[in-house]
Amino acid sequence: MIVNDVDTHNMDGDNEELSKETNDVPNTEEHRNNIHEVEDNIVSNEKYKRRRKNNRKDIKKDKVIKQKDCVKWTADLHAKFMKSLEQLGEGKCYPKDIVEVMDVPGLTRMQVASHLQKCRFNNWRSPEERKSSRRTSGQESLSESQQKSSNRKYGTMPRLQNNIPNQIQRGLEFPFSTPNTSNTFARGESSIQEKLYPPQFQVQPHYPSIDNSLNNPFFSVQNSVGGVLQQHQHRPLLEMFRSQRLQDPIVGNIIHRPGSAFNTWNHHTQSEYNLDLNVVHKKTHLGSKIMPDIGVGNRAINDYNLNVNAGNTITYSGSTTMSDAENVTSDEVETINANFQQHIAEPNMSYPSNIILTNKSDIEGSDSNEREDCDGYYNFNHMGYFFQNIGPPGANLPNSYDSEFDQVYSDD
DNA sequence: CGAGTAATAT
DNA sequence: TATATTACTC
Repeated sequence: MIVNDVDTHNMDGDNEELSKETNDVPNTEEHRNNIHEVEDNIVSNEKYKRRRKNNRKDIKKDKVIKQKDCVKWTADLHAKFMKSLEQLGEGKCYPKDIVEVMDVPGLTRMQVASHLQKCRFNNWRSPEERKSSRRTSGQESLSESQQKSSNRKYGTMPRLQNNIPNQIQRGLEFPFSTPNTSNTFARGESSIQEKLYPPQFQVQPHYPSIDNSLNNPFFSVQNSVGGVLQQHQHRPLLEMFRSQRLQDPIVGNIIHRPGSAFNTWNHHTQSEYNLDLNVVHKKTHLGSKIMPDIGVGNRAINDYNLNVNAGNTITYSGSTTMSDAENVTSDEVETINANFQQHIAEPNMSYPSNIILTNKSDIEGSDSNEREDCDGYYNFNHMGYFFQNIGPPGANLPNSYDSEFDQVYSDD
């Protein structure tokens, strides 16, 4: 179960041995891991201060350096956070509101704000994930800045939305949109964004990275079986999806992982997706494995028809290897245009307006994926994935559901 | 001013 | 690094 309390232990706080290492930020992973205890564990500020004080007598009582208590954003806590966002719905995802909804003792607005900020950029990773993933920090120069400016999520102040280049920039600020568009940005913004960003897919290249879906409540992992993606559903609202950021070649390799488990709150429903792929010029040299998850987080959308057009897709997958992304080679998916039409079955369903297709490879050792917010996030390792699940190249795509698929793979 | 966010500090 | 704090805007 999820706990309601903040795990606000201070970095060294929980540890019996106070920072012997340093007086300030012993906030190391190890440390964290050690203190990874339960969620209910709250260490009060006072205690913390006291401890510190004892430890270092020269500290002023009310000053206490500067990080008072740190909230450890555990997966559960984060989940709760996310849930709050969801609950709040459009226009209300502001720290203050979030705090209220979360109703976690000790959790402050600023803390939430900080977390929110982090999440906006998709930079947050759950502790669990942190453990497993090693670094990857490599390159992220160019796109980074873009991303920053472009990734807004949750309710944010709409203020400068001036020149939004185009959809690439990103989708709605608030991922949950309603069909009506009254989407509100309660704080006075207009819903122009919706207009600006009609439903569409986007594909972006990115570098190999580990999929975070498991740890990220944003995502619901889903399985894909024969072209049908199963999603976990939570609410009628479209949830936020994230995409990974990428930049270069997509390295691919694939495998599919049948269900993964995570989700703190998952109830799901299965929706059907129809994918129509049109792949032109595709070459695939496939190596092998690794499992990506396809993450589509989303809910309540019942039917999507996806038309995916991938042009010029070349995929070379190396063998996977972990930790070395280099030997995996270039996959380039130059373009994937996906058009998708959705059928909104229910009135209050929201629809995705911005979906990102990406592929990712799961290479151990690399993680750093940043995801960007989008309404839909599809993580394909590479086109092979499609073919595997949807149909082999050259084969007809399964059309089991009512829609007709436009086409089928034309290979060169 | 309070609140939200970007940027920065720790 | 993750989170807290600051500085700024609105």
